[in-house]
Amino acid sequence: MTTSSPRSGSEPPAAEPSRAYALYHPAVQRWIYNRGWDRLRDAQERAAELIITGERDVIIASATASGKTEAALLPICSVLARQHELNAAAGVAALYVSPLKALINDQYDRIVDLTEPLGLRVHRWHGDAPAAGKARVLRAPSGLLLITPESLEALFVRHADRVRRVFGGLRYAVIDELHSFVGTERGAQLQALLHRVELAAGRRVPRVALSATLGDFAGAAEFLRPRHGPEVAVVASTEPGGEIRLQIRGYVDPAAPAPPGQEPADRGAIADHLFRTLRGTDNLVFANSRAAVEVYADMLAQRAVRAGVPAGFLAHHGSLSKEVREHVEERLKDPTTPVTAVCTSTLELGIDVGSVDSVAQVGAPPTVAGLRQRLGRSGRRPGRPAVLRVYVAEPELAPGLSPTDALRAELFQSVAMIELLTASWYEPPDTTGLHLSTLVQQVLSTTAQHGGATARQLFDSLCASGPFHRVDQATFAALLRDLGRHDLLQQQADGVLLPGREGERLISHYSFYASFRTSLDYRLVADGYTLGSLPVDRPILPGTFLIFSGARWRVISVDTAQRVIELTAAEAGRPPVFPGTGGEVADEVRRAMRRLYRSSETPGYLDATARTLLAEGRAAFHAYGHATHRVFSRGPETVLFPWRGDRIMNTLAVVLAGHGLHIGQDGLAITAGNCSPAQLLDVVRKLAAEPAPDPVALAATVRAKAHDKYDRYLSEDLLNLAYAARALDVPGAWTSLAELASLPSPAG
DNA sequence: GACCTGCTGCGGCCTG
Repeated sequence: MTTSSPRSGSEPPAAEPSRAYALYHPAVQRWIYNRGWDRLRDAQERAAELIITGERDVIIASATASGKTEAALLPICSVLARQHELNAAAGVAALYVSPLKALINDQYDRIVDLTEPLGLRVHRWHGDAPAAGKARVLRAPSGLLLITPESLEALFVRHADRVRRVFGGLRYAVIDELHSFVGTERGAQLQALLHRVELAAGRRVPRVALSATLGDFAGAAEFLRPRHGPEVAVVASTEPGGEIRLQIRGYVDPAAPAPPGQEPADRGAIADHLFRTLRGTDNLVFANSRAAVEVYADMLAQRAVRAGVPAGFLAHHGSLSKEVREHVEERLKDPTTPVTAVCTSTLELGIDVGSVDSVAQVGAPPTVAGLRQRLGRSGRRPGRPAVLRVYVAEPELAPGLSPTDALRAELFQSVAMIELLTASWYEPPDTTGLHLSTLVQQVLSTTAQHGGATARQLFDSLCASGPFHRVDQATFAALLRDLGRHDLLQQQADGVLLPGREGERLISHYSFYASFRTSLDYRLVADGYTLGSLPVDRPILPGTFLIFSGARWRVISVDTAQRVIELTAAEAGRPPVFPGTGGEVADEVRRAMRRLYRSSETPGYLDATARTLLAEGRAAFHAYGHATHRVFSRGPETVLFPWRGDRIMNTLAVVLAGHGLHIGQDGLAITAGNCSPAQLLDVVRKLAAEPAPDPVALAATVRAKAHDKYDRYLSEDLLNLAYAARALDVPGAWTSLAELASLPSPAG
């Protein structure tokens, strides 16, 4: 924000002449004047007219802290204020959908400040919001409604009779943090809900979406308005970003394991540097996993104790209780108490923790887009650069080190991602999914909302005119039959479909509203205080030592009926094991890694050890013949290096496994356990010469395909369709096979 | 060896 000190009084606006400013309502202009803004930001300037005319949907893509929310809300509130003066319409006038409750709470205070002088009401509706506010929306809908997708779903199911009244006068729908929805089940749910809102309103309602990290505007536009992506206006700010200072620090993990009870040398050295560099200031340390967060929070806390300084390092992740997390967030917001939060992606977006002094990333970042979001948490104050330190540990070069480890892949992935980040490349959204699990949810929800519906009505509203347009009639009919078979739906004599017994049971429980699945957890309690939770599939015995919330504990008791684990403070501990599957490495990242191996340039942001590791990785790349070969013999196994993204790697693994090979996947490589390099290359050449198979037929060779919340109600045929769309890239795999087949015969 | 997100209605108890 470009601000000087706020002014008082209500003299004529003094901002620079600006087309957008002139379009704003006088009360909005006064608000801008009172904030002391010298000028409007680029995105604000360019979005105003598009939004005010309301003819097109708009995506506002600009950096974190560049005034995106205001770029959407100042013109929207201008329109609503004029409408309010005419007393024109009842009902909610603008809907704002957010992926996070915390984001709604943050935005609520800012938005009230803007809307109060305009006479517009703001309502927030999410699971932790007061019930009185929700009752007010249902009784006298008006102004702006800030809501989560799940609460919007609940509104449709529980208050179906009020939906038309609430949304009948809707003028705008705003979607914050659009990138967090694109390509996900939750995103498909949001698309369906927005469509159902428009059906209730009886007309198209302009959509305004906000994001700082969209990899592909066309894909995002298609997500925002399915089948009409090209008509969406994209306001991509050209305002230059702030200065970024970055460093990659390399560490060596010794071949000899640390003695029991001692920290591994590489992690200890990373913790030493974090402690020295970060203490006394506000920082975020992203550690990629909850277990790693606990390890580093504990190591840093131990260092604070040994140095006799106040504890300034706290853990923050999704299994910690709301109270523990809020305490950390308060400390981050409070400028008088410096704190470094060691966290997973929980602090990656949304929650306004103010500006931190620096961001650390321990281990290769999971995605380029995520790295950009993380980096955007620092450097938010004028004149202060964003600071990023990436810590990468690679195993010591020693006899017996595997050829793959010698490639220093984690370092190369980190460098490749930073190079892509500085070129403003982000992972493109995956908009090919069928999202059948969420279609099951939406069929049930729509049926409940209308008290029954025909198959035709459901298909028309959800698929033909709705967001599930990749689902054809035959597939939809098969899905309805599956739901009938499981008693989720039943059909009356006149053909109308109603929820069946099992359907009623699902719909009537509050767990129905979320499109994603969560596990049952044990609650961890110490002295009556809930620290957080642990997944139930990892039984823990009394007497076990545990590291949790950055502190050390011993388990006193385990109550399996109440699912409560009681803890007491202890001297020793070990991090708990969390289950989970990670994300996909994009194809472009793997290609960038290969380019980096073949290059001889050394980026200036590497420290001495990282430079050495980079040189070692390149030496290994050439020594093992990676520049010219992709197939290698390693003991009894054959190893294949396609240098492609995880989806293509998965497709290749499925294809090869279908040819009787014992296939394993190991990040960069595919291993075949029972064949020689020559045999593997024979199979590759034979496959490359064949036409690419049907993805659905290929999916049929894969076991255990149920993945999402309502997949368990789908037949094998539908799971094959969903898997083919979600996990396979057959054309990509066949270009990879063609490339592999054209290479010379295997190297030793 | 890998993340995160979200949720209603109602009964029971306490306070002013």
